[in-house]
Amino acid sequence: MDKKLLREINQLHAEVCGGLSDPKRIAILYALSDGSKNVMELAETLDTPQPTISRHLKILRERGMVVAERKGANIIYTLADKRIIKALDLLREVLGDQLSKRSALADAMI
Amino acid sequence: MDKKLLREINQLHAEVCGGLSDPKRIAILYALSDGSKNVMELAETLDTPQPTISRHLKILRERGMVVAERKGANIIYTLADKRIIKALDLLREVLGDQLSKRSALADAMI
DNA sequence: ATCACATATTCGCATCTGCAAATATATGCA
DNA sequence: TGCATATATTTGCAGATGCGAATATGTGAT
Repeated sequence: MDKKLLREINQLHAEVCGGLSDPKRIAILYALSDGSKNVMELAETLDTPQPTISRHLKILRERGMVVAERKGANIIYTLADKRIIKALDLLREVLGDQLSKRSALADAMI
Repeated sequence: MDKKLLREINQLHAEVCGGLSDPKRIAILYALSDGSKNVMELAETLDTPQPTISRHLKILRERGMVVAERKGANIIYTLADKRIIKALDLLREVLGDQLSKRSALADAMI
């Protein structure tokens, strides 16, 4: 395989896919797709301690997947690129099809 | 956030996104998007030991992201769903835009 | 049955990663 | 300045994960 593509894939993983490798982070991205939020709002929405949310936000920030903007005492987080949600929705479609295939298979085994 | 959506996100991560949380597995998916391959061919394409490839293939198989089919002594692996590559390409676009934004920012700081 | 080849699995180890709790660093206001 | 609120970071630890090397299993051919 092309060395250049391999390098690009490594970077893709390090910069983006690595950000998706935790369910709480995916949930944060979906929560933000619904509108910008500050840390406390995210903590409440996901029913998760604030330090945990902050840690995940740091990872998403470092990867450029969310944008932070200070607004007085609060820091408002915004989804950096809607295509991230588009990609996740595509993967959800794949998941949905797999699940229905599996249940069809299970039915066939009766 | 809706409990049902949260459950779906957890499953999405466990079943699909978890499969993307390693650069070698992403590289395997791209290699297969170019056509089905057996294990040895993948090992050569990615310049990676065969046991390592097999271990990653097992993870991708368990998640339904690739399909295995025996053909004599060989086992041919095939990408299960092209939308996985579509999603990865979307994320690559996001990455590309981020990189250009960052370099523009770097230029602005000169 | 046996040999060669293709693939899968196990083992031991080092690394990474997430969490909770505590602590530190802003910011706004009195 | 001092206090309250919002966010970030550190620490210690438990569990997950990847790797190389060795080994096991499966397949086809002689």
